[in-house]
Amino acid sequence: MADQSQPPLTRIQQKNRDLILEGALSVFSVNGFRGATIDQIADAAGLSKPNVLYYFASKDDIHKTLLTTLLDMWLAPMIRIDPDGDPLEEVMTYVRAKLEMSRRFPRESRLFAYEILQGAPHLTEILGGGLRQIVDRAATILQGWMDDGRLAPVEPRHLIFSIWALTQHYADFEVQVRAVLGPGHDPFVEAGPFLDNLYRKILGL
Amino acid sequence: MADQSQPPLTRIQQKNRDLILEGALSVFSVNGFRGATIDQIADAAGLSKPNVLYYFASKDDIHKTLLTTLLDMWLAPMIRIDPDGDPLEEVMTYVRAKLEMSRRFPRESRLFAYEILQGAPHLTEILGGGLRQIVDRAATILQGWMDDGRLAPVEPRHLIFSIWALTQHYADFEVQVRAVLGPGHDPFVEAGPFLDNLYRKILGL
DNA sequence: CGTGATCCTGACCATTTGGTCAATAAAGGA
DNA sequence: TCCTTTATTGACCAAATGGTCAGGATCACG
Repeated sequence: MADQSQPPLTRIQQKNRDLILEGALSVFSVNGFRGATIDQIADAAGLSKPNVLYYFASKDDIHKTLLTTLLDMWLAPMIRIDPDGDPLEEVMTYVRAKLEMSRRFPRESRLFAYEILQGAPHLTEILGGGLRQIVDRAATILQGWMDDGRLAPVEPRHLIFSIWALTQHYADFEVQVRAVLGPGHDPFVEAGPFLDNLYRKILGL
Repeated sequence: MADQSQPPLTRIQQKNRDLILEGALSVFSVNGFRGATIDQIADAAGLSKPNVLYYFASKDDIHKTLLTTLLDMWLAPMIRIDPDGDPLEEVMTYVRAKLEMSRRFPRESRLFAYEILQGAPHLTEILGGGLRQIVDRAATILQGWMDDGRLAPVEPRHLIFSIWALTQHYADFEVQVRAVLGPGHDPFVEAGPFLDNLYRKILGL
């Protein structure tokens, strides 16, 4: 990666780029990359189509920018796992943080879901690189706790997959979840104690 | 639903419709509905585009046919849950069947994932109707077993969500799972014992 | 205020894509 | 074999869509 120090953004640039990314997130997360049009994004951002393309080189550019920008936020909770903390409490904190992210940022969850479903054309290097390292670190910590008898032994990577699957399911498949539960239910609220109980039983000694 | 008894299909009709649906499944499951083109489907089916449209009225028609055709297969394992069986064994059988379906039919899993992500435009009535009834039945059975003290008590619908999420994750997010695990792993094989252990701990007494 | 840089847009273009149709080819039954 | 029905396709169309561009509006700064 060459260090191509960009000139600082003007106020207008900052504002409009933000508007575009915000609008694009809404559009991409509903329709996926191919289902989204620049016109929709422009509408959502309150700008004209040529103006959108004044700030981003292409639809692809917007998408890639969104993904890489949001990836850090998305992975942050896993990085915060503290090897010196209380094992069960650390895991539960991670699970709760991940569920809270699904609740507060369902669009982001769906954006990534679309990308992975598609075969992650924009994230291949990151998947095998940065993400893998982050997961490796977490898996090592978990394994250490299990080896020390402070956590019930399970395959750490699949444990992580399970946390991803269970928490993101409530964002990605929200329509289905709501349809099955019917009105008068808050899936995210109910999921809290359910997941709490689940991971206590799996990891408790 | 009006009973519009269709004339029986000729051999050619049967064969070509199957070819188209098979090709369409491959295309839709990779690119989603909007990302797929009739040309791609025609190619995958080995037919010309007008010929594809001779057998199906529109791209939408193909998609809808696929979804409704496959939905039964997809839900079949849940229907097979036997209220007179051994509780834990019934659940484990369901989990294993669902994981096996993710392994053998990842395209179908992704097809549904795309549909739900999109807000299930073609499945809204089914989600709130047929699916909900099937889940209600299963949930009632599970609840009965829990009330009888034959299964540890958990919210039955969220238990079902968890099974869907955990098993389908290996199909829908296969790229990510493989990237994290690295080469030399078979996610589905490893998931088997992991899920076995998980549900035993959650539901065992 | 003036002027250069930045910002914005209507009009336009080329390609893609869902879908049609008239005409031809292949089945199939009497 | 002949004739009706079914199957197939090349050519075509209209709409949608990603992207361009020349020129005008606005901003920032000396």
